[in-house]
Amino acid sequence: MHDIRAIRENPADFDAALARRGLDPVSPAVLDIDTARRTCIQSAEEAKAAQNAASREVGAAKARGDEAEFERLRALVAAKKADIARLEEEARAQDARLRDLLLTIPNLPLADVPDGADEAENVELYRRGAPPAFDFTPREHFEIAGVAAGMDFETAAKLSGARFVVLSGVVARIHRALAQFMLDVHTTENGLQETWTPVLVRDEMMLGTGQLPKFGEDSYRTTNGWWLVPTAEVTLTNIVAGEIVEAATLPRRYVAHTQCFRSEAGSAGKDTRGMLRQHQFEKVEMVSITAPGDSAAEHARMTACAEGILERLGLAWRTVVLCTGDMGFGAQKTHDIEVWLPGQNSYREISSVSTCGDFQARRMNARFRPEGGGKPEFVHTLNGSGLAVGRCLIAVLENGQRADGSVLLPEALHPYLGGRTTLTPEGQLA
RNA sequence: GGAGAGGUGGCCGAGUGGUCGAAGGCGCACGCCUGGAAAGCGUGUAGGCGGGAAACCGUCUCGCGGGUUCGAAUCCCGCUCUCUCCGCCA
Repeated sequence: MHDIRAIRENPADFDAALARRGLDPVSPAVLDIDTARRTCIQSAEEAKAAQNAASREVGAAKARGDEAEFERLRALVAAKKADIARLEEEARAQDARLRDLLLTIPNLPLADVPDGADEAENVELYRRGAPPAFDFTPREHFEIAGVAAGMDFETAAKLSGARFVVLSGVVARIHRALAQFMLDVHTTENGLQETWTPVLVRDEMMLGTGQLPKFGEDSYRTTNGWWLVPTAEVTLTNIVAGEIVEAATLPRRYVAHTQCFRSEAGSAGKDTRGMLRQHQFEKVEMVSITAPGDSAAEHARMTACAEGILERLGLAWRTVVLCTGDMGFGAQKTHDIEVWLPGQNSYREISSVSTCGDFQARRMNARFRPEGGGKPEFVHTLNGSGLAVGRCLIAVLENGQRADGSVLLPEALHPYLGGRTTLTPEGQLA
């Protein structure tokens, strides 16, 4: 959410930043409401001040036993009561109106984010690692013999429908190993705090991170009103919601391995084969809470943490910075990390690392007390996948495949697989 | 699911319908003391909103929302969350 004062002081800059996202100016509407709101607040407060003053006099009259004066003042105050209630109600309504509008406005891009309309205008920063060479045509993950034995879409469709999968045997184990491996690296080498959170959350949490009020249709809601989180960003970031934390406890770096749930509304027909795009998937998510001055460095650090996983797995990737038109609602700047998938002959997103500035912090009222005391300030929040486990499984399988339908597994995973190195065409470990 | 107890500042914790944004403590900041530190002593220390160049002023906030009252942290009603016991349960 945006600072109304910042908009008030510089509406032109605000609208210009929104224009970079391809949005029409909103500051006129915002300022109209803000003006009305402030007028209402002033009237209501003046009325209230008058009542409070009269009330004190009433008390004094009563105390000195002046019954006539007491009755006169009492009647006076009582007569004003309805007026005050009306003014206060009006002020509240205007305030709510402003908040409701502000909650629908996305974050502003940082100055160094490239302008662009959609993903075609994202800018590649660099490529790392070499895509493997094959002397045969590499298959998509679900076509590899050794994989097909443990990846069952028919049964999943029977159980749940499209965009679900049943993993079994060695494939399920590799999937599990990947998540364990990521957590181990992040906790022991990157200094992130392992965390386990609910995946069912209240409305306010989805509001805090920005899924609500605009994107409710992308997530699932239970009949009693909980939301199934689309990412652990929701729970990890909201850990500091409503808090004032000490500066000395920053930065806070969390990592969690959770299930994620997405309706994939609007992705009909996209990535329908294989397990690239599922309604339910696992992700290892990183979240950092920092002081304002530290978020830029933290963004680079977090990007490196995500890339480190790919590097250890021997996968090739490219890192792109999203253009203004492709960024998510809450982001100021986003790095997408795209892993090489031989079966698709392309790079596909496996991680998205965003810095949100104080945008989410304002929505969830998350603050810190600066060193040496002073007024609380909003924290900065960042989030990034480290990594999407299902997509990482796909990448490992497709990149390690051999002509006979077996898969050579990355060395980093061997300790998690009893020291064995290969998925055989029959779906066994060897 | 049943019964009970309780939500007060950054944290802990007191609070009689009226000068209560609220005792006390912890923490923190500054000062004194010290060769330096600790301890000790003293002083200060909530947040939001509105107005103001500022000093400062006003207003709201004791879980949330209503009500009673001239006046509510305090009384009444509803909601919500937490805890305890019982039941059920992975």
